Amino acid sequence: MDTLNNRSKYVLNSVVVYHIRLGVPIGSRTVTELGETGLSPATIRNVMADLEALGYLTHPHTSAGRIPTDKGYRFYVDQLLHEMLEPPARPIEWPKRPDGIADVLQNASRLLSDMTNYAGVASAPRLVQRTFKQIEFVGLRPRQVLAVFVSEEGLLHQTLFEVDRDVTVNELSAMSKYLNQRFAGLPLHTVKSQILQEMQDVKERYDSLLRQALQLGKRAIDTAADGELYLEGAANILTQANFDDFDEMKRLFKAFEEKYQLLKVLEHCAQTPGVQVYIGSENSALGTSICSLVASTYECDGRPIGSVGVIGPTRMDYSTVIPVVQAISQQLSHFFEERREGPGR
Amino acid sequence: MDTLNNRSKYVLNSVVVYHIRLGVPIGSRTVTELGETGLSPATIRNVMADLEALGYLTHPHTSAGRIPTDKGYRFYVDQLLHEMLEPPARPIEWPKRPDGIADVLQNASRLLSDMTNYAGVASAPRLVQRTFKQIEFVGLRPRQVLAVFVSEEGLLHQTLFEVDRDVTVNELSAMSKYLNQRFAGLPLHTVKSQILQEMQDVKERYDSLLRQALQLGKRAIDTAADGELYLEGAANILTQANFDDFDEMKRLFKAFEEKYQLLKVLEHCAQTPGVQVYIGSENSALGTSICSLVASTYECDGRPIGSVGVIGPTRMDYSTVIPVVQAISQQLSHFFEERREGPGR
DNA sequence: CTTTAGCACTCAGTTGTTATGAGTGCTAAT
DNA sequence: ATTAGCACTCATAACAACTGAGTGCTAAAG
Repeated sequence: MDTLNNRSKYVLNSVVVYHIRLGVPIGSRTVTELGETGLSPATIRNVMADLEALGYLTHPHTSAGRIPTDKGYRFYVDQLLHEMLEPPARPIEWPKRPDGIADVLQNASRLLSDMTNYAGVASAPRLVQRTFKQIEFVGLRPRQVLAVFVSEEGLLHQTLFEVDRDVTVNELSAMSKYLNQRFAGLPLHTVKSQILQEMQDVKERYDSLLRQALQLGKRAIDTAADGELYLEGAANILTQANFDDFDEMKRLFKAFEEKYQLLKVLEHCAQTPGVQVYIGSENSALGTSICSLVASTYECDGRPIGSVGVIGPTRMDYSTVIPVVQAISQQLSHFFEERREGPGR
Repeated sequence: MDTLNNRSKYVLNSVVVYHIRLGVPIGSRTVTELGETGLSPATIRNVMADLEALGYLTHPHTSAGRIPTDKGYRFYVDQLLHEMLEPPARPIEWPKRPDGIADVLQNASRLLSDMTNYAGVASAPRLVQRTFKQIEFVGLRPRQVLAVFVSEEGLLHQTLFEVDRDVTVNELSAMSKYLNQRFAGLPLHTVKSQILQEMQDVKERYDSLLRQALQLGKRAIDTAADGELYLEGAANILTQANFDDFDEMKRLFKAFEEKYQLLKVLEHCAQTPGVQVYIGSENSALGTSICSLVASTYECDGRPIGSVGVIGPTRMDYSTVIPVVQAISQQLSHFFEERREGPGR
């Protein structure tokens, strides 16, 4: 539906841009005064009326200016904006060499929030996306075993077990050796199903050590943290959004607490590569229609493993947010790529 | 300053209770109508005037009823409330047997939030409060070592190191054995200083293994997570608080994001055992004077190791919040006590 | 056929005025 | 010591009048 003539595009773009900048409905005179066409307000009015009939603009009330509809924002983002996007003005300054994955993602969402003045989110690499690299067992006390599981992406995960019988150091290292030889380099979901199958096979034979190895391996993988979400700068939304709509606001903050919802949205967006924009009512899962989400995946070894994004009012400044999200997600990808090829190889 | 006569106490109590319940300034008639004394409004007015002169009550404007000052709430909490506190009506239902320390504290703050409809907070055991129990080193790859550090309270902490030279499995276990024998049972800050001193001593002699052990031990302890904070139900505050004061609200949410501030407040309260109440302007660190904090420490082995609490509007329902905070903190104490004496001993 | 000037119309927002009533402080009577 | 009575204060609501930004439509101009 990009069947708008140039003048219509110009007017729509003006209304969106000015409304984002000024936060008020935009009248025909404002467009003529801030723009540089020689057109009169009356002409603009005619165009606006057309745009409204097509569903791109709307009216709060008769004697007010126009504001974009979600469809209007959508057209703006898809058709008008993409050509004028520039990389972020200032270079991105990561706080310091981060320690672990949690650090990185928290830094990322904090950066997104600080650079845009909206809320920043980041989702941890999904379990099923990871690749088995190594597992180690440590005996802490009699009958207490710590499993440390490392994925190809450089993610650590530990689990503490109670076991039924004493296990010697040698047994522990034999078990981890077996699992490592057997599964290294396989994607986790494959590992999972293979372990299950092998457990069936082993049941027949009597090999308690092998059985225990499989069991511990399974439990370590099962409890590996999945679906963590990092959210920073939620308070920014309070400052930014127009406050006429309390209920919407409350719903949004409730949604922020139910991080699971947010995760689902992010994961949904992870299915398409590149920067995705969800405008207002398009993302019902956010629990509100007054917000937009700009999200992008980050990758490791060519496959998307998680997402980052910015949540702000529908009226957010897409032209600066989109490049920021893009830049951060790229840098995250680099980080994970480096880590994968890192010193451990 | 509990030099109020019984009638004054009665009136002050009434104003506080009704204002908490109704959320509006309380006039003299309201007190006579909802109460059961045979007194007339005029009498109540006289008492109220006295209470205002003493600083316990105040006036939004001439023709409005009275609302309590912070001093009024303070008197209420300290002198009027404590005798009528009862344990929470419904028993506390913990979601499930939690996995780790993070789980427990998150559950705790979520419970606090759900049971009170305000915001719940919990701080993780402070590093200096912990006791060294055990440390183990795992070689993951050549030159890459994972240190797992366990404290007496049952807290795990892992750190990933790059080291300068290859270390064999035997060396690793020798190092951990040394550290364990040397430091088990000592409080962490002692361990820290002893390690530092010993590193000095070792410098003279040439014992590279010992030196490396000390170094790794030090780094593991240094990076052990300190000062984690769990905050749940912040959105509740949006629903509860009266919304006249946006700026205050924004400041509060900013404070919620700067978790470090909150931590400081919680830690300050950790110096006194039992339930503490910080009213309005008393806790400047919260960044706002419209909120109160009800907090309590939880203990392990008789020493306080962390705090939990509830943040709500100054006008919060102290009579139900205080018992809830108390109950949760006690149950946390039990949890850590159990864990300490747990299967590992 | 496109553009624009002109004009009547609409309606949110502001201002000003006027009740209304909840609540007070004070005084004098009980 | 208590309270009835009363004048007084002041936030809040309700109403009317005004203002002005912005619109849609029509008819003239390009």
